[in-house]
Amino acid sequence: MAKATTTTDAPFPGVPLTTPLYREVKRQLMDALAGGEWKPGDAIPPERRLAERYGISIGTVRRAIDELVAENMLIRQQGRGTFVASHNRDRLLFYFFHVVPQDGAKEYPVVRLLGFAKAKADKLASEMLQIAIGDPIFRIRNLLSLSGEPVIVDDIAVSAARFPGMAERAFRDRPSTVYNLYQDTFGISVVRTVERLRATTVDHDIAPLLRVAPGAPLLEIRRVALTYSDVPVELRISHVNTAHHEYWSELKQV
Amino acid sequence: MAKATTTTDAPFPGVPLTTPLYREVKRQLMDALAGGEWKPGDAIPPERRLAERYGISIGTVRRAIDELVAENMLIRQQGRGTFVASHNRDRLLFYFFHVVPQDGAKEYPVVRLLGFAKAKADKLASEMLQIAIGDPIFRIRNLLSLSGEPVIVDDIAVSAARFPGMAERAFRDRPSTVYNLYQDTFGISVVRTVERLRATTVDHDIAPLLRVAPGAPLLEIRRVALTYSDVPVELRISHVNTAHHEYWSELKQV
DNA sequence: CAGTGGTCTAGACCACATT
DNA sequence: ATGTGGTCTAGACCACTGT
Repeated sequence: MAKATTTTDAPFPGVPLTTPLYREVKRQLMDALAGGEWKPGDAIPPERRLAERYGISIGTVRRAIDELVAENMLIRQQGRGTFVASHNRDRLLFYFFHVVPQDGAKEYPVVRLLGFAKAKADKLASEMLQIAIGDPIFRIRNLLSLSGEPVIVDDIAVSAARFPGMAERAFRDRPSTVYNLYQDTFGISVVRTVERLRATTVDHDIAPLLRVAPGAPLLEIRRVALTYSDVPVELRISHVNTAHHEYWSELKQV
Repeated sequence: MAKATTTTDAPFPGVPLTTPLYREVKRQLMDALAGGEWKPGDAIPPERRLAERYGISIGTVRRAIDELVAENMLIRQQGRGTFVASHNRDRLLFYFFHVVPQDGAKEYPVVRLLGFAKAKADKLASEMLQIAIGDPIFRIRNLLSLSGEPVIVDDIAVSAARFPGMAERAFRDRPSTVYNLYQDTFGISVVRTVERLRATTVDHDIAPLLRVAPGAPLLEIRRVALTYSDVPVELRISHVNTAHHEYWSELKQV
């Protein structure tokens, strides 16, 4: 990786023939992240050292890091270093939790575990999690409250293979968020989410949990959480009572 | 703007004391864009010329342009030039239209004008459009169909002062999209949108338009469209029948 | 003070589009 | 052939953090 651009072996029409050096560096950094060489919260080596290691200019290293920072995988702190992104409460609240009060400020939800079960993947779960139908999964149901009022019912499905030995205790005694659990206990970092939203009529088993009348409209959110390289790790179906809350979406450069 | 970083006059704690040169350049480019020096579709001067004009290095110019490209205000095309972003159909479809079929590919909606009226801004419109209550506005109602089925009712409100002489004809005879109308006829470019979503029960006047039964759940989207410098130019309340469609949200680095 | 990321330079060369 | 944006270099200096 000494000089300039590298050429791919198979020249396909329409596909760029060359890969910029900084993208190759980015890929190597991503591999190291996915491989756990540096863990969430760790500092990666300083830019000057990375430049030396790869035998390239510091500007090229910066360019690779720039993209990883833009994708929320790394966090730069001037004077301190560059760190692997970690799921602290604030980061989660602002990046992955989009339900806000219609009046008032964003707040932390209080989570209560309602159910935990082993199950087999149905069609939806198998498609969304990219596993086979019938593969073992865990199903978790949570009730989220805001300002003391129950507002959201979360139904979570994860592959048992990706979360070996997951137990109900982990959810019940959980001091922080689910994504923190994934990260700290199973080494899986959620990097990105894709969500699809619909309006539905409340289900008979959910109505009493959210204290809404039968036939009330609910916002349904189907979220797939992705880790590095867009590998899906969690399917979450949320039902939100939007009487006093709403879903906030600021779409940029998708 | 010759050498390095500039210092702001009022040193406030917490606020950076220096502004990078490339941000100053970015601001000047944004001013030129907002002022109409270059219009949508135009090429801006080449990077080498901008560097010369401002007496700075080309790398610094590129940095400024990079940010404007990331914010969808400029579009780079290698070998051709850098162009002011324009609202062509595809761009609109992918950046501002988030309703997709539950099965199948994204498609263009067919728009039918249902109503056009002068009105006075109510509380919501005045807040969202940052004008005074009672200021003159235009209200437009559109019915959007996908695959021949009516799916969305849009209620649009814009300030009459910002769109002088807007007429019903412009909407009825419209060959392209509303945002194209704003851009081409009034010189207003929508750069960004912020949306809030709720589940509601269908209104009596909307139910027949979407051919849904009374009491059916609808997805309500409140969208504010912003032009340069986050000036709000349009309030749009959409009611979506999500029986066969859904709202698609890929949230990154908000 | 040393070490880190942040900014900026001046230029070379490459890839691509147009003439 | 010319002109555009895209990549990469080698280094200087600044701003910030921690010791």
